[in-house]
Amino acid sequence: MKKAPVSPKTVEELMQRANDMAGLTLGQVADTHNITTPIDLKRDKGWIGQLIEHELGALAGSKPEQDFLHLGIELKTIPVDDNGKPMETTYVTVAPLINIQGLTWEESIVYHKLQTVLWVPIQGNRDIPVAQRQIGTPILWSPNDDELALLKQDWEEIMEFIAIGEVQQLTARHGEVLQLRPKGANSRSVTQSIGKDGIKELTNPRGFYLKISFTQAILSRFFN
DNA sequence: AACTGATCATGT
DNA sequence: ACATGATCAGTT
Repeated sequence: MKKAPVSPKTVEELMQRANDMAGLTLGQVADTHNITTPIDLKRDKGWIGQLIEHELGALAGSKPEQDFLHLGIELKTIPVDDNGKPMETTYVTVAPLINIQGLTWEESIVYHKLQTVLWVPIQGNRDIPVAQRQIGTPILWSPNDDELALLKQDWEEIMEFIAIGEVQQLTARHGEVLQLRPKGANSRSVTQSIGKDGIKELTNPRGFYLKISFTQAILSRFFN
């Protein structure tokens, strides 16, 4: 997918574009960019995110930064069911498993990426052909004090496990709003982590994800 | 039906 | 391998 010619220069311009996109189907947007819409997302899991990035002029790439760095905004598409409820957890970023001594919440990638998020709801019902799925009303969100406290609490608990060499004991069940889950090509992917007695060992790469109940509350906050 | 672990594509 | 974009799909 080629890069969009122009990146929005202001938040207002970005929101204007996002709002103009609301109501259109993924197929309509794809057509304007001469992009072929896949039949399903089994082998194109990031296709929608890439398409919306392109449409909104995000700076594509694999850099660990916000999509609109100059605006301090992260873009996230989120699949919703017929009732507007998120269907999937939301990936935030990979989790650091080594060299984390002294790392604080305020210095974390999670904290920075979630400073401001442009949520773009997309119909995710698998019964609806991808090309016909409709783009919803965009939401520009920043965590409030309560949400920030919950995120910080979960992040610190999870990072503590990692720091004391117990990342292997962590499961998706830890955390109220933020969870740690595998994030790699497959279960054979490995990366270094802190093991027993602080000795490095290999484990599956992990990523931080926002749980559905949390993102559901965010959407409700704007749509109710 | 919800949840958790596994997985797919692409670029660096 | 790692970081981007996420959803799949088996189990509970």
